[in-house]
Amino acid sequence: MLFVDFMLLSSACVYGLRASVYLASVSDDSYVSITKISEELDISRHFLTKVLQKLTDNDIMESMKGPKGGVRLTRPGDEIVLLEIVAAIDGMDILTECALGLPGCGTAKPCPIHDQWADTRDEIRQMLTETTLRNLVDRGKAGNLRLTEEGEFKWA
Amino acid sequence: MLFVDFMLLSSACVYGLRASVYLASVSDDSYVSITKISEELDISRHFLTKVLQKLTDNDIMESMKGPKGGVRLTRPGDEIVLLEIVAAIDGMDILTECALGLPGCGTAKPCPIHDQWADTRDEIRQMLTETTLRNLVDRGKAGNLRLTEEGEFKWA
DNA sequence: CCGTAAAAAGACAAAATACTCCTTAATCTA
DNA sequence: TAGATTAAGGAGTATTTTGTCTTTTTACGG
Ligand code: FES
Ligand code: FES
Repeated sequence: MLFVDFMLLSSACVYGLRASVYLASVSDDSYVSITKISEELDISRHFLTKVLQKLTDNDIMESMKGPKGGVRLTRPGDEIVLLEIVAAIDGMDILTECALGLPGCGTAKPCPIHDQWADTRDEIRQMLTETTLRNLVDRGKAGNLRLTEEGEFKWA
Repeated sequence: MLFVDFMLLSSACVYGLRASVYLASVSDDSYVSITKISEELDISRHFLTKVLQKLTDNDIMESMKGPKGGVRLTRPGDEIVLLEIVAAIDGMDILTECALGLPGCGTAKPCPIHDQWADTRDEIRQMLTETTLRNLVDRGKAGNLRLTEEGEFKWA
């Protein structure tokens, strides 16, 4: 995709989220090949492969090799919250680190921005914890929302 | 500083914020040399110079060359909000871009996460808009809070 | 006017992130 | 068992961010 300045989530994380939503939307127990996902979502196949490996390593997805192989979610979409995916790919830094980059937020003496940042951080955490893949799929299907740049994506 | 994973703000932005808070804390109208700031805050002098240039370009600071030169804030600390500094250095991307990296958030057809993200984004914006440099200085002085890694910093 | 101190500007180096390509291992089908 | 298909693994490239270094410009102080 490229040309993205500074965002909340890394590109890898965004790809992981979109792939997870996609898998939750097809929702039968069959494996879907990463090639298929990358084509549907217009993401580099090789890069997506690496990203999804992190999700299989973290037991959010499971994979099978060979013909008819691919990846699938280990649990139904309403049992997977966004925070799990973000944590698996980007780590928890955004929810634990000091806004001024000082080491040991929460344990060491705070910085002047700590109180405000802690509150804001909680809002982010809450959003990522309360939103499930199922929520996004339901909303996406109901409003025929966009999951790719061009919006040519068709919900299952 | 190094080794920072994925954060809300870039390193450059964090340095700019810390330098701004420092300048607001000394608060007389004299210029402070960037060398002095970099030593007080333990930030690379050359890198900080480049960061502060963005702030002078955006009329948040003004500078003077030569002996007795340096930088200072253009306005008192209670008239400068954090958002100005963040916008000058990192841009407004974090407050305008789609959480899933799709182009045209707000104008184009939304993505499934848009509603939640828009709310969270507003919280971030509100925090950055309501907090002034003066707020941080007051809090920092009152609690002798930390502005450097080691916490050896002394408020004026 | 001269020397010095400081920011500005620009070239360069290192590290992290984003992305590509090739090989290997596993699994299915015939 | 052989061939095809697909994920996994690893090496390599490109771009951005971070950081360093050197030179130039501007202002002060004598
Ligand atoms: S110490 Fe800075 S945000 Fe917690
Ligand atoms: S379109 Fe994705 S957050 Fe607005």
